[in-house]
Amino acid sequence: MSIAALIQAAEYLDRREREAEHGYASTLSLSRDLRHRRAVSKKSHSQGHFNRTTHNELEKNRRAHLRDCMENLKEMVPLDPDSSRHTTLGLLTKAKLFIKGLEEREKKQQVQKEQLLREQRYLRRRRDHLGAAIVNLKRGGTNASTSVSESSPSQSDDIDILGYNSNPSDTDDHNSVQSMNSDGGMAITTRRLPLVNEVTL
DNA sequence: GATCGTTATCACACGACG
DNA sequence: CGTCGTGTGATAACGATC
Repeated sequence: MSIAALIQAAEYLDRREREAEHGYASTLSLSRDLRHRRAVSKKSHSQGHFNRTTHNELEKNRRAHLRDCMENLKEMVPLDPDSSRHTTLGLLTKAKLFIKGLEEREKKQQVQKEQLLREQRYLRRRRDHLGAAIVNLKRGGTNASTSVSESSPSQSDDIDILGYNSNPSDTDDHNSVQSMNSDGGMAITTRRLPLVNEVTL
């Protein structure tokens, strides 16, 4: 039996199957028929068990899944209330813009968070140093014969106690606090006062 | 490693619909 | 006319079998 005869037989069976399924067989366009014929010849050696109905069902399921995903996406993406009909393309475009907006927002909030953390570190250190300075002053106050500068070697070096100059991270924190109002919509201004003035208030 | 069957995905054509 | 749903073939990916 020649290959041409096999192709013809396969074509005939295929036509009958198509008629049984859809009731249309003769409506195929010429190009489509040619493609189909090619496919049948190829099918004979590669996809012998290929079932068109099964394939159609699988494809329907796949598209139903796609629709479900699109519905889920529609619920997640804020859409214009006025536009009643949302096309797939429109929805995907909106989703893309929405994601970009979220990413931008996340970036800004991350910067703001880091600035706030720096500010927190700076203020905590400042609080600790001020507390320590007050304790030292009180200790010096009970002993009237001793001057503040003599009672503790560190007190004569109050800048070192505070670490304003010795600790670069502190400087960084402080500077960051001062430069907070650049983006985050938040303006915190803390001025560094001389320690002596602060503790002798 | 080659072959085969299965599954999933993509692309195209086509008809329906608003 | 644009969009969508469906049918269909092609193809890649993957596991099973030899």
